[in-house]
Amino acid sequence: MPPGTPFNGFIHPYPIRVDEFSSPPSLTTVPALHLLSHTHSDHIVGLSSKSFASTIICSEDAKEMLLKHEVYKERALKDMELRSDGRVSRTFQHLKVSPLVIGGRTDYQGSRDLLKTLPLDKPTSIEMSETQRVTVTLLDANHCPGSVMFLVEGEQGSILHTGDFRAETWWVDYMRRNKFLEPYLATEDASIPHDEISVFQKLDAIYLDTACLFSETEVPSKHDAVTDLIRLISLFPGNTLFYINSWTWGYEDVLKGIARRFNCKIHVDSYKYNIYARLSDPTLRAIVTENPAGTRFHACERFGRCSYVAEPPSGTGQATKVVYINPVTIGKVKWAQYLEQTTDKLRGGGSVDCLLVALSRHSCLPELRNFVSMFRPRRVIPNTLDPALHGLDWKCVNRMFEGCFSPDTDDNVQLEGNPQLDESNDGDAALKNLHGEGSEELVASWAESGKSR
DNA sequence: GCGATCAGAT
DNA sequence: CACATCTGATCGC
Repeated sequence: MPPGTPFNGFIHPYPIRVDEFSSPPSLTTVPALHLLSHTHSDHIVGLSSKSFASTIICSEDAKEMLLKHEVYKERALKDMELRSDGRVSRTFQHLKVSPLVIGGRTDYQGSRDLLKTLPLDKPTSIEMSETQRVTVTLLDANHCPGSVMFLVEGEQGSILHTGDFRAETWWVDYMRRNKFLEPYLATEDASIPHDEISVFQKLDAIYLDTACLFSETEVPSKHDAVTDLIRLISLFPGNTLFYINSWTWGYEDVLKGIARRFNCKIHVDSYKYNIYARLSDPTLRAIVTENPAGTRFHACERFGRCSYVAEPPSGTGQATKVVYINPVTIGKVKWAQYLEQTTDKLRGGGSVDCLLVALSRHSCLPELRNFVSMFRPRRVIPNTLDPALHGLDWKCVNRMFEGCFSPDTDDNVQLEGNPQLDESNDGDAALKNLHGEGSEELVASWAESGKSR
């Protein structure tokens, strides 16, 4: 996790660490269990260390992506065939070392397989120590391939860690029907006692993806965004080439939507192909190709695009027009305006060489509130804090999720025991230093309302 | 001298 | 545009 993660990535009170693999903060706080929600680079910090030797629980897809992970430099070398010896340098190879087979005898010395995969929606009892067990359930997180949430249940309470997730409407409805989350669903009337019968319980905490905590604007659903993008693409001449700037995992809905609508495959580089082709999503597996010739749609290496969509040599024109598709995070209103403007421009014969698609991989505040309200947990812990805010964002959380908590939540519980909270700073200095579009006012207003408690 | 970690830019 | 990624500098064993 990025710097500013509460509790150094531990989910209190369990000795379990999520998405944080750097050296433990002290010898007395050694994790008994590691969880990995997905393989984006800010969630695998410390994992490339050759000295890391603990078991990690993750999804099957995340394991595949991690073991096949190559940094850009390595991918480029491979493409230039400088690595003709077939030698590969994969960042996380040390996590799995197969046993040596010599003369029919298997030598297990030095072999290891630290990534323990669990299927989704299958509660699994995990032994952390001789005296401690927890039940861990992986749930789809709607963020990128292999991304999961963790439901951790044990004697010390039940915790849901969302990892990074996109809680759009359809997905929340889908989760509401998940039979392993069902015991934790809130009643309509918050005042009705909830855990008198032991089957109905409360989540003690939700560790929440707060990447877009200060985005109050609602964003389009992924499905709407892709549908709208496809309408724009349809307005171009039939021979137009498109480059989809899927610069990180999580834009697969765009690839799949285009492949479905235009009945074609998407050209990807061999690195992406070798991963996509092995993931559990059968549609994704089937719509990617390494052959650049047969399709108008390309999602190949960003800084080494194939000749069909390559940057033309300066001064020379390109034989066929290439239109770039860039995923962005913008709100519903702005997106509607953009769609109207761009449609008008294209219908009027204007030149457009870059398209946007309003595809967010994180949940905005309204979506977060909707998700948290579904459970009414005892507390919400932000997965990340902005170090520049010196704990101010932590203070805001309580207020931002007002009305989403269990009625037995003590207001003070939320703020207790946060080691990161900078009491010496009332936040004003942090606010002055804060940069960014409008978030300054937002944080200020939330902080102000929080103070009045 | 290497890997781990950080700052800065995209 | 954004908040994941890459690069190059710096730290530390």
